[in-house]
Amino acid sequence: MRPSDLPQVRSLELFESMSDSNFEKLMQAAYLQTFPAQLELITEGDPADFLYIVIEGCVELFARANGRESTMGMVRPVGTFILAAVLKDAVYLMSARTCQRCKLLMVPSENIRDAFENDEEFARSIVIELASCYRTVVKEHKDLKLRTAVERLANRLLRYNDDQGDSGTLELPHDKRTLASLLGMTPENLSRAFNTLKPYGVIVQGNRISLEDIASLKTLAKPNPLIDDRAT
Amino acid sequence: MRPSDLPQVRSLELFESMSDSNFEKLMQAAYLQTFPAQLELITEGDPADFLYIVIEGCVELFARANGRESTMGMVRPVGTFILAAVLKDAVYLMSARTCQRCKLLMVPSENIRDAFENDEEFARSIVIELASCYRTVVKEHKDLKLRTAVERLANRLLRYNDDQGDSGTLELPHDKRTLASLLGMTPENLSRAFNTLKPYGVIVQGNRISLEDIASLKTLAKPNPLIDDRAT
DNA sequence: GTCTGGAATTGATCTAAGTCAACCACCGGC
DNA sequence: GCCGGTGGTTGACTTAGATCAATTCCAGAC
Repeated sequence: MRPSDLPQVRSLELFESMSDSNFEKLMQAAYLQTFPAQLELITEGDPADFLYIVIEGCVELFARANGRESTMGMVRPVGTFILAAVLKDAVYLMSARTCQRCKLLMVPSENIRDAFENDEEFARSIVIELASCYRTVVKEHKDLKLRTAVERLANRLLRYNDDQGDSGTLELPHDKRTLASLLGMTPENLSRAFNTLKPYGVIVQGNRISLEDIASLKTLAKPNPLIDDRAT
Repeated sequence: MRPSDLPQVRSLELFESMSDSNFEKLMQAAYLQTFPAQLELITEGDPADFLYIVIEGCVELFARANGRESTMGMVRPVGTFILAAVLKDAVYLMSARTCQRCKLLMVPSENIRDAFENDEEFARSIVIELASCYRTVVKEHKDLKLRTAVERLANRLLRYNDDQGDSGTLELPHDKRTLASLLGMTPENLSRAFNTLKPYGVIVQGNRISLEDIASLKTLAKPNPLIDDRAT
């Protein structure tokens, strides 16, 4: 693995307070690999052999059932996925595929579990990480159960705007079909939802969106920190 | 607290491998209280002051937004709730109310976090517990995103039947309005969903249900271990 | 026993969202 | 330049599910 990538991985909250020697051991067991776009990395139901860390590119987490498919999340650098399955030594609950050419670090599950057994600090970091993941999913679940499609979109736009410096213009981080699935709707319905938001100052040009009247958008969206804030 | 309740709490996976002295310390800081039915114990947005453990009765977790309300889960003896908020020292994401008269053990957050800092074994148990919680919510999320209301009900019935000894008859563990909200639908729609399941051998008498043709019910429900199994 | 209030059901209607199909617009290959 | 493909949009229509209103069904109070 390129030494320039290491500090990035090290800086992940998950590994930050780990001892140097344990971190090194873990990294020596890991594989750094580059994958082409649109490759299915893991399939739900398979045993969790690796913890994945996205170094470059973008990975889509999705799930299938009854012939349907839904995007469950997107992971960008530097983020990890399927930690819970690795720790429980269980099967993956979600599948993952690359959206673009990706550089991924793969740490064998056993090594993660070893480190978890032997490195107290690491075990504690994992707790914080897992608690955060848990709260994220709970928020997504609330989003889906308590809001209509248009409200979900409006709040998502406000969030992207915040993430991107609150300038009133934002770029959609994924294509619209993926965004639609992420928000739990069809691409057609997303298109229509954008139209319903037009009177609230939402201007769409490809994946560049400008929010011309954030105040009125907010009266519609009713953003709620207990659903929309990433941090809390 | 009644000494007869202690072993029950001790037997929770969460506390099982904790040292005796640490467990005792934790329990001495805890309050055992009885609450009447329909009392709102905690409200989302409030700081997490206690970890709750249900000793007797039943607690409903729910969330509110935009004037809507939805049941997020039910906790029965012996189960805990809002562990993640306690560990992160954050605000609750969900509210909780008693469904019946309840006996609850309340452990101050600080003591939990102390124990987490000082008891290695406890920290590890928490990881497993959190990973399980996380996977449970992911499954619920998949359930909601990938299935129709009727499918969700069918699978829920199959699960209750399994839980209750696979006898082909089962009792709904909560009233129908709660079940409806839990499954993400209205009470009226739940009623209709039961009717749709009649041709598949589902007989409803109050909250006693019999499944006369499990095979055909399964062809409709298409149960999926990656959504329905509690264990994995 | 009767009365009463909440839960559940049923029917009629409405609405959000999905489906299907046609169309457009952009981009890359040749 | 043209062609073909992919992603996005639009329109017409269908459908799942919500809403509203009217009953019915209990279980508990008296």
